[in-house]
Amino acid sequence: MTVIFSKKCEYGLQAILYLSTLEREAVLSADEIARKLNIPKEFISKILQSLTDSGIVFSKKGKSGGFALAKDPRRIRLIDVVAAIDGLAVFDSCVLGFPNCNPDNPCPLHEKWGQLRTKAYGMLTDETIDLFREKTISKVNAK
Amino acid sequence: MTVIFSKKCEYGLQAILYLSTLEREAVLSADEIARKLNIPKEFISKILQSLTDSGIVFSKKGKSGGFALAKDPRRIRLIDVVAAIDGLAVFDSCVLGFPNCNPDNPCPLHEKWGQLRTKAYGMLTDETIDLFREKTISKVNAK
DNA sequence: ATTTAATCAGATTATTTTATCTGATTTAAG
DNA sequence: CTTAAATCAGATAAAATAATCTGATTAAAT
Repeated sequence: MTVIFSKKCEYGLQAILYLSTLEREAVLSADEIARKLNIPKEFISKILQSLTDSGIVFSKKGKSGGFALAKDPRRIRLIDVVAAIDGLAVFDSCVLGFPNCNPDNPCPLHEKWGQLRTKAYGMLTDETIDLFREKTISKVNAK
Repeated sequence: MTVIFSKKCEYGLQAILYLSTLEREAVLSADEIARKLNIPKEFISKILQSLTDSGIVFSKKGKSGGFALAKDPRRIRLIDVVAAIDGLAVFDSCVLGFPNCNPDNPCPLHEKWGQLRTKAYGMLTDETIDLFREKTISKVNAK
């Protein structure tokens, strides 16, 4: 199966986008996020933990604790979330898997794929979490 | 880790491209392909078998047997190989993994990602194996 | 005919990714 | 102070992907 983001990254992006729709100051528990987005609770907990380590998410421990964005949504780029979870290797390695593919010694797809990849990277870099706040997460996630 | 094609698909594309550089009529054994491309022999054998079932590759059994393209390289599109190995689901599902994402109910990335995906699909559909025959596989694959 | 070198078919193993479990720690609230 | 509800940390389990093994069949070459 061809894949763009890992499941972990998909879930992480979903959660971040969801958190961006909340009031500032409010925290949401992993359990609530899991239920809202239909993500296994323990799995999204782990992902939120790692996003906390990366400084993208803030966590409040103890009773009535939970998670919130660590900074202004306008300052969290999609690429930051992807980098924190999946890393950026895909934007810097040969799409055909040839070990020595580089501009001086390109694989047959090097040029054309490179253009697409650059566009994708640019899009993820330009777009911040904030742009999507008005969208309703619930609709696209209904069972 | 973010990934575009599965390992299976990468290897399959590498092998097909390599086969396209051969003389018409010539067959190459799985073992030779494996050595040339640094792919586990048994693994590439399986992949070549499935590409044979898909009608992309022709196989000659018995001693001095091997594999060759089943048709003119100008008539094998990259997308055909991808479809045979990884399938095309990635070109028709939400990049964020939202189950109900569709044009009437789009996820925040629907529009922008859709454009990129269409371009990628178009590229894989336009390009055939033949275009790459002059490229030297060995160079991009050197250890 | 026999040997040899190849594909083919199906089972098995290894590795990675996804998901779950267990228990410790933290903190708000009664 | 005690309880309840949450994160946190690390181990474990399950599923998917990647890789390997075993033996059967095929066909060219001797």
